[in-house]
Amino acid sequence: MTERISAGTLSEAQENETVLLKGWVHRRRDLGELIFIDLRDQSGIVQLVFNPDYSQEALRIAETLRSEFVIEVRGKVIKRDEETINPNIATGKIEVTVSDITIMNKSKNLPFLIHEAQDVSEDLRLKYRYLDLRREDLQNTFKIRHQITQSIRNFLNDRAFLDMETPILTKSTPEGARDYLVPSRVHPGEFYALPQSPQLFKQLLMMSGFERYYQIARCFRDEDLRADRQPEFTQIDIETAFLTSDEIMTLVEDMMKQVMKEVLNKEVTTPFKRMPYDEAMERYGSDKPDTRFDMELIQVTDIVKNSDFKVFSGPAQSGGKVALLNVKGNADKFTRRDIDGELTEYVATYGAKGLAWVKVADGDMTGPIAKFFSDEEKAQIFERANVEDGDLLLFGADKAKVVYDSLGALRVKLGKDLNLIDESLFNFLWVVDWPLLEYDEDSKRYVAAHHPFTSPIEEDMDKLTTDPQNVRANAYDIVLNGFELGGGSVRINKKELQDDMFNVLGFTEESARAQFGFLLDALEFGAPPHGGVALGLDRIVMLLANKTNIRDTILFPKTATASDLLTAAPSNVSDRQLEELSIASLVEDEE
RNA sequence: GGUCCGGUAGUUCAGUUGGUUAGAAUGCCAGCCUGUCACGCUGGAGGUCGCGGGUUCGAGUCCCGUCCGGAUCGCCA
Repeated sequence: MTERISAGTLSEAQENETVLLKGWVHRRRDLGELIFIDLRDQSGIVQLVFNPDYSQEALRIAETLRSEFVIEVRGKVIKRDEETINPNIATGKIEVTVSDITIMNKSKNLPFLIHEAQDVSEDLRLKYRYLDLRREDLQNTFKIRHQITQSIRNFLNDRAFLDMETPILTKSTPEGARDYLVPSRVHPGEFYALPQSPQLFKQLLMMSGFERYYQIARCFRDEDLRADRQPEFTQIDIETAFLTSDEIMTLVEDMMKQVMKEVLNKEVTTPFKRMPYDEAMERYGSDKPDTRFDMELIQVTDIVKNSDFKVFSGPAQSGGKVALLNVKGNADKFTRRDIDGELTEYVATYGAKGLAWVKVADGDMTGPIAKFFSDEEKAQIFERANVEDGDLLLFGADKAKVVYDSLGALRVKLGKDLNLIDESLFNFLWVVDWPLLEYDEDSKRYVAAHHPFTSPIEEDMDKLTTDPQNVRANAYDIVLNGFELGGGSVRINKKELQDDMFNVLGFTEESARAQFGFLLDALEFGAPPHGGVALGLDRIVMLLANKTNIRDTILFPKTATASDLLTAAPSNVSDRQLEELSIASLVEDEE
């Protein structure tokens, strides 16, 4: 009895051997008294030949084969003649002449073709996800995903990290993202929450004496979806005791360097560039800059402070910002209609009230607002923005947030539209020196920019209670090609500091105790200095597999409205189930 | 919660100013075909134009509502 062989592994080495293959009918080419079948299994594809000279009986069965039938064949590996070699497939130098065939299962006609290069609509793909996953593209993506996780596991295992599991049914906390809640049957009216991240548990593990923890952890956030955001996602979660932020960043750099080498055979240079948050905002208008192309924001607030153009001098004099993008050499590519239409509408989504612009020709500005600039202002702008004839200058003038959000997004859009981005690059970057706190206008209080367990940097420590706005966090985000891959921080490990932090965030002592009492207690029993990082695995896969969408990196993803089209979740449950959970009825929607 | 794009044959799409019997490619079915590899050739079947309502002599096309998919702003400590 011959052992089954994987189709994709066959080569000239097996010439004249009789082999047993099992797999799916990928394609059929029926020439009458000669039939070719592409047999597919997880390893790849090989061509089967059904020839009456070899087996009349097998040929008759082959006539009945259709796409995606599951078959078992026995045949001889034959080296192909020179003129019949197929260079497009790995096994193209050989084929298998079939002597025996068994149909193990039939298939109905499929809702879409497995071998079709054409895109199929998202809802159909998700409804029949198990068929979608048979396609080569997704097969490859999930092989890459596996390689990435294996490389990371190997890296961390080699450095004495322990792979540890933390609870999925945990405590709900009102800070941060909305929780997915799970009703408790045993405690009527009470709820568990699914973890937004294992944050507190991994910190507790440091206090438990496990100095190096990692977990490839599923996390849940009940927030709206995006192309790069799913409600259920996977994070590479790492925590260490006694390491400084520099040591943690170095660890992550070495890890990503290994992943890039092992998965894509790409060399990346370490250490990665480190950029303060303020610099990222000023130069790129983003806390996750795509540094694969230039066209940085040029700050001109000081130059236009006393301009006759109120649209500029207004914000410049009242704490706002004025900045510009120099779209070099592309003035001709944009008509007035393009700028006042498409581009202006684009920045409007970020709150910009307009998009001022000038074109540059004959060493001077042209366009509707050119007349507002004095000669001196022109000269200063030209020098600072390195302006030449043929350039298009796009201005933003507003509150700093609006200017940065709109021009930062516009920069990325133009980078894509004008093909300024070298797609072969993988630009890793650390964004550091984050503000610890942000003032939230809605709730009129400070909220943690990262999370409330993040430590301030040493030199800002004394400002926490006196000048919280200007305290920098000992935190770092890792960015790849304009995507936030993850972030981390050194955590607070002193009870007194954590108390101060909760206090600044507006927690009463009682509410801090009620929600985080277990952490505050643990901090008092010899909690070591500790810190860590969490990286979004799905996004890493997306970027390394060259996908534009995180759904393509998750086996069974949800739609934009958080539905699973395959299983039709979420769904109603029976009254009996609700009764057991002491849930009386659904809340009526008033509006 | 908002904005924008889309929904027409199994699939991917076209469908002009509202006007005859809604088309193409591909897939599917049948026949022919011994070197194909996106096989080829001939023929055939295949439509609740997402759903509901409205305007009109007449709606795939216009209007209102609604459902579904996608992008995005808010949101995502």
